[in-house]
Amino acid sequence: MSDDLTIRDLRLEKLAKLRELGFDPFAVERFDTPTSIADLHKRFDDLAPAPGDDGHPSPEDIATKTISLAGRLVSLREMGKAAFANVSDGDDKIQAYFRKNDLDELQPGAWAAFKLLDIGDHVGITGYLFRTKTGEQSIYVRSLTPLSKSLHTLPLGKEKDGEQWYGLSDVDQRYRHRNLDLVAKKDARSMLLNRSRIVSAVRRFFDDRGYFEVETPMLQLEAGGAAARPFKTHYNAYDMDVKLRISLELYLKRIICGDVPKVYEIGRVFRNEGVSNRHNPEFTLLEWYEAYANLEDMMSCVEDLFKDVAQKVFGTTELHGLDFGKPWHRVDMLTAIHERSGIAPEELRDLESAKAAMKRVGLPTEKENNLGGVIEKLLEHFVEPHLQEPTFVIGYPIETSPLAKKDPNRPGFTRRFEGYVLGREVCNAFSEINDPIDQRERFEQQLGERAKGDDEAHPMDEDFLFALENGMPPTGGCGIGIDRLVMLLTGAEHLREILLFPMMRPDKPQGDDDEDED
RNA sequence: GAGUCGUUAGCUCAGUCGGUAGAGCAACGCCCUUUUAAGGCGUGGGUCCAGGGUUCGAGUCCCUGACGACUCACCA
Repeated sequence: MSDDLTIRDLRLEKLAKLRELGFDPFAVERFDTPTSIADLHKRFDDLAPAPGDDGHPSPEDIATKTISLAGRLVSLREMGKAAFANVSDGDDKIQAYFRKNDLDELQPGAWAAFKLLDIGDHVGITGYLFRTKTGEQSIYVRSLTPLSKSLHTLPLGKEKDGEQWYGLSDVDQRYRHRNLDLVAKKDARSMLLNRSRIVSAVRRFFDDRGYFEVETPMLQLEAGGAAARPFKTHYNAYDMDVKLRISLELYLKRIICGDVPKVYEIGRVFRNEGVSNRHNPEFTLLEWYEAYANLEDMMSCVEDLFKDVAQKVFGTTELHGLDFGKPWHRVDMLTAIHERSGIAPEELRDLESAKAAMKRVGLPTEKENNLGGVIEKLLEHFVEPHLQEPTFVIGYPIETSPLAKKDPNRPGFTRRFEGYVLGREVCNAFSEINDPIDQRERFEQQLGERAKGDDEAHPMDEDFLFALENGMPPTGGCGIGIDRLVMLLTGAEHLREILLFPMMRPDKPQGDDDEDED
């Protein structure tokens, strides 16, 4: 930021003066912080020396009850020859009391150094705990160690009665300078920490159940396993174009083919699509596969997962008016569509009559060119908004499910379900195709769609087919978008709230060596 | 990709009818040895997003562009 050059220059001068005084903050490598600030507050009475008659503890007591802490200066109240500051370690903060006489006596130069500090600087402090006359738990500083100098004004705002005057309201700036957001905004911090806890709980869930966590290639010749446009890039060593993965599916199933019966992966996938409050071009996908397991096993696994994660992270299974401790509702897809739209299953047997029904209920039909697409559109429009409580919708059309086993009892449909909560999809699962001939036919069918102009249709993958041809056990698989799971559990309204660094355009135009296409 | 709205001091925002820009906080100086959105007195700080146009004169009106927010469309 070239605009606050003056502030930056002033702070650089202060830094130089600190160095002259022998308090170079950037020369320090470590500072012992045996107890967190939260812990200091909790154990205040144990750690604080007893005040004597003059209100100050005895030298002996001080000697045995000196503590240290480090953190960022987040507020400063100077009063001539004494000052109060709040020091934050990110989680919690404590008030520090600086007094000229004491500092000058105990640590020559320290008071002058203190006067050169600004809000935003990191400091290490040693001293003893005491209460001010207003009763606030504080530390009486006996030694000061500057640990960093901030060259800019932090948008810390101020605080009163627990309420925050936050200086960064421009959401754009919050995401572009997430470090400032994390420093200054408690909600941002806790939302992002909760994400970390959720991911950790998910991992423990699968680890405890005997799944192996694996990592599969992100650079792939053909990006398969989902319907999406991939990012393309180039691998110089082999002079070969490669794509970034759009899903984890096909490599995880290769591992099942290798007789590792329970695997999962939590990893980033990339889809070359737009940004919205629920979309980011890179996002984190969880997929797990279990050999010899069927759809019912997958459903109870999803139920257990949500229940377990909610309990571990939030201490309750009841969130946002929902109870993840209870089994999820289960509905058949066509039945649900019939109930909500009046369109009977018989009308959805061929594209012609399905489109007629769609038209009858007032939906546009121009873009529809396969029966499965129509059926999913009807589900989305009529049923999804009503699926507030956790619900599994079972039985997806074959055209939109090129990797799911056919339902032997229902031609045109597959053994696949999706889970919905609060009207939004939260998981997608099916009995995986393990018949290599069936899988090849499905890929060929997809190639047909691709020829018709659907550039998100699944590509052929001979290598995957070869793995299937060597034998894959019957397998259940399921995928969950971690970001959306976190949104659901934390109640975040926007994906960017729970993504540390969401995709953004550069705030200044880049060099023009690239013309925009399209 | 389409529509609507926005962009003014480090931060949050005012700026009327077109007449060369204001507040609070932050910063800087002085005072203040238990304050806590500390207080008191004083000072400095602006490419009004960018580029064009209308006008004697544009933060203000018009056009184009950049970036953002919201809504819609596609997807998880």
